[in-house]
Amino acid sequence: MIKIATWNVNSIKARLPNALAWLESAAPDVVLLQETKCLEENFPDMEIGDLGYNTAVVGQKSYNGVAILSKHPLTVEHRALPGDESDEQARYVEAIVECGERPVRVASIYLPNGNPTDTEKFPYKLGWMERLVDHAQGLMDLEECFVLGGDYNVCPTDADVYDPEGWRDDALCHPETRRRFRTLVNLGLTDAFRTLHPELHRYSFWDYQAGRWQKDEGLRIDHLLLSPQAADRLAEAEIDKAPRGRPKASDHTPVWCTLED
DNA sequence: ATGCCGGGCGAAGCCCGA
Repeated sequence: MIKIATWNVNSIKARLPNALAWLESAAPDVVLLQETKCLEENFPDMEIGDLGYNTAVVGQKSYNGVAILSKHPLTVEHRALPGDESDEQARYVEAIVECGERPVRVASIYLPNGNPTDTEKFPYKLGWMERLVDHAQGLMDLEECFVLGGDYNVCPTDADVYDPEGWRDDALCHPETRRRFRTLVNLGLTDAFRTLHPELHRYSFWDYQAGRWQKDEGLRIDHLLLSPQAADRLAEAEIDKAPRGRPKASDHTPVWCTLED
């Protein structure tokens, strides 16, 4: 069994005690991190390495930043999403994790937020999603076991939003955003959590403001998308709400799944 | 609701997130 998690930590430095505690208790084999918000040379490799994790880090100063942690050996395949050499934002890292005879390809994705929708941020998001579709199609052609996980900044349906009417025109729920997310999933990918949890209004993010956590008014925007070869092995998927309730919490909480051997 | 909260940067207050 291999346990794979995704978590937007909102700064790995600010979150380090919480993150280390969660790694110890949840003991995932592979962790896909987003919004690490630090340069590679400032990533806390030592502290995380002490818990038995190898790391692959793509960082930039102050913003964005993604990483892959793995208890198994990992080989980096991509340090940026292909398709636009001019895109310098640290939002994508992909690696192959060697789990014995069964390697798994994983990517940590921090998809652009896209707000406000009347600025260049929104077309950047949509273009990024189109590049992701193109890249994912190439991965599908390999017919491998892979998991594309991360903060997608997409609520796939109104069932993934506490207030669909209020969020109708937001970049996370916009019809053009959802259309591209459907195109991605329709390549043949499986949303691990939704597949095993038909219940509606389960969230992975709650804004720090306005008591959203206390009122359970959140969004489901962190996803684990599985290739057919991975989906065939899917055993469990959960949203672990505990880290969101702790002091000094990230505004996102981990989402994880397990794949059978 | 213009902000609310929280992090980065850098040493006050602005930018950014979702």
